[in-house]
Amino acid sequence: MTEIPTRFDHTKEAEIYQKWEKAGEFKPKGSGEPFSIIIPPPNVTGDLHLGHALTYGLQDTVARHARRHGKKVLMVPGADHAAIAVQALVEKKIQKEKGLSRTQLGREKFLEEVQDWTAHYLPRVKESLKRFGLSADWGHFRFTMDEHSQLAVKTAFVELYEKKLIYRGEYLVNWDPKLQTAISDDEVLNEDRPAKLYWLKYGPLTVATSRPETQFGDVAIAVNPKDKRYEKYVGQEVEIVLATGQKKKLPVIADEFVDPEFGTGAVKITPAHDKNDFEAGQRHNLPVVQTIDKYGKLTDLAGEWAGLKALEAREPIVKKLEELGLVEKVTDYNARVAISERSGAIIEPLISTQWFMKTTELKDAALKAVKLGDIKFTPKNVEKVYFHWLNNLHDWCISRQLWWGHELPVWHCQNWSAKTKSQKSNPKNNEGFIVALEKPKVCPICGECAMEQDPDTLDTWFSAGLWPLATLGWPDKTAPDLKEYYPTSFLETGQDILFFWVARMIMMSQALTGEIPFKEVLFHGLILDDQGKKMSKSKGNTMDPLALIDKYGSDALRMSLIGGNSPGLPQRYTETKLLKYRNFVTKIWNAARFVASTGNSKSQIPNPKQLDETEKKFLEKLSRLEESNHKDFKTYKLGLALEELYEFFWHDFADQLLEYEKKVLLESADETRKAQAEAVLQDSLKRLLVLLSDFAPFLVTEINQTMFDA
RNA sequence: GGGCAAUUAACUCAGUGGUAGAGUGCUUCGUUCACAUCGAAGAAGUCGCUGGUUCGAAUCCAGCAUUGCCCACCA
Repeated sequence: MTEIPTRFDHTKEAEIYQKWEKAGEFKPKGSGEPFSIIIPPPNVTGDLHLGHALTYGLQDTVARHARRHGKKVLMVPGADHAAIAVQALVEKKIQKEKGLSRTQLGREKFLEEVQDWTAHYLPRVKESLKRFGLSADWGHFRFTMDEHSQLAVKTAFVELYEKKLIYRGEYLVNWDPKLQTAISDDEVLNEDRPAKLYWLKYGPLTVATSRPETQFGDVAIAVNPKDKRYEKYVGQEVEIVLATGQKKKLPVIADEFVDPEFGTGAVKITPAHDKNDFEAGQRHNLPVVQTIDKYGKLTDLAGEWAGLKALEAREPIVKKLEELGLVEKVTDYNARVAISERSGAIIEPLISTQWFMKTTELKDAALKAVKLGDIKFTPKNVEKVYFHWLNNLHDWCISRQLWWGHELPVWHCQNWSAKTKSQKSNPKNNEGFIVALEKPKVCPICGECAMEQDPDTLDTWFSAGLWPLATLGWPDKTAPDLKEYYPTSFLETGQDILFFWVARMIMMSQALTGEIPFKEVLFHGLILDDQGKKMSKSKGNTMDPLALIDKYGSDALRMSLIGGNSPGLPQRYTETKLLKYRNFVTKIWNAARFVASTGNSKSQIPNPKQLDETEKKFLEKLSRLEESNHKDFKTYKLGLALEELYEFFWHDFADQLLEYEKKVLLESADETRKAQAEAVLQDSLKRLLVLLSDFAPFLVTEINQTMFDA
């Protein structure tokens, strides 16, 4: 025995992966039932965390299991352009390296910088996926900004627009003043922060507000219709005095949304800068008066405070109001502040012209698919969260004022103006733009201009929502992959992107094809640090999965993340657990080394009738393990399947059977008996290695190749 | 304010109706003949609390407590 070392050299993993690829192991093979997995594409930010190791570990384990059970497996790899995230990073980079903002650099140059960025990070992303051992077919690799993806996105946009599921309009949106773009509701985080509530005298009434600086945009005062205190004012106008000293008349309206218990029960209405007020304004036909611009600064309406940032102007304005005797009191208050998930900036609700998807019309089909069980969620309780979200859904703002992202297939007439509009030169088009895959040669609106493409880009999640379709060849409806692998079989992802991604894929797929995008979804939970705290860069408690792979090996990391964990539950990362599975890798390696040393007869167990009780019991138990392993996979109890495998291999196989047969080999004089012992050991080991190959593919491949020439 | 989950050995977690399990740690012993990243034996838990269903509950139901996560238009 030989030159085989006493431990598995995990630095060989890259080499093993290359062998797999060369042998075409991950190409869909055979005539089995198609089983397709589209991986959640990691961002080209160059940022991989333990969650990636977990999700790719889980889905690869499922893929390998399906493959060895005769399925024709297609696993599609890819990467996401991550518009807002990458743009923010590149902006930071050029600011640091060149001292330039993106506007100083210009759109074209900026996009070149982004191209450089992706050119640098795409290969790294691919490399990382390979280090996780992902058994994906690289011939199917897709980037969300590649040519085909762009065609899919444009086609989807045009089709959805034609189905009237996409519309353009002027509404109050979440504006990120730092990134200078609108963002969707899902990209906004709410934080409770201590704040002040200002009780301002508005004519004969008092209103309580947390944002006195928006008073220049006030257009009404609202009270609850059932509130007797204010009955006599409803329908009347009251005259108020602003901080500028100007007088202004505001109508008093009655609306159910006003809580009589809060504050004075009277609330100032600023439709341009508050979501509630905007909606109330629409109900009551009130004008929208903007007093904060897209840079978060006060407009001319604010008189001497014009040009100041809203927050900076607050105290001076209050001071002035106090001097005018218009502040009744100031109280402490816990305000909820809307924060941009990506930039951390305080969101400014802003009226602007944006593109929206009518998700409200798509939700019924999305609800139905899960309710009827066409799409199955594991764990099942995720369904409730999904239903709740869908039932409270608002239309989705899909346009972004970013530069990096999919451009809209929208073409504006350059001669379009109020004048053209009034002439009604083209009664069919009263918006000044058309939506089409290609830019028209001649403007169909004015008949002469060259038309200009809409400067906006799309929310990253728009292209992500098309991912299962785009990766399989759509919009070519006759694409062979689409026919064979769509709807896809299985999706594994984090619960944190249930709304962002999973729900949108379901809605968009159904809107475009009438079909669901996938049949099964497995959700994993958050990975926490060893203190049970959420991992985040700012806390500095993140772990680099690639560094852990360098140190302990990919198989060990994968098993440590999967083993003994229930579907969907959060788990703590501990080095102890990683060591447990690293030791398991060594144990398997050495048990195999021993069995290989007993000879390499490929013989089957000679005569099952000659087996003694110990052997029979062991083999029966092994059969039961194989059954329960397969059963556990069907319900995605991979953590349990692996733990059982661990227990069985270590204690039943290595500690019991192996020691038992070792004794036979050392002490028995009966050559037939010895041959039987060898055969039982080899047969059992090989069956166990098959089960282990789902979880520890690198290790099992190396064992088979170095010890059993298989 | 609403929703979802978790609570099991000192620590990290499995276990979902039938006499409590693993890894780490701890105690004792063994072993250079696959593996010290080893083996054998052991100590250690009234399975958060209170009720209920059941022949039988860590497991099912109700309530409570604590912790975590998600959602939400009281300005």
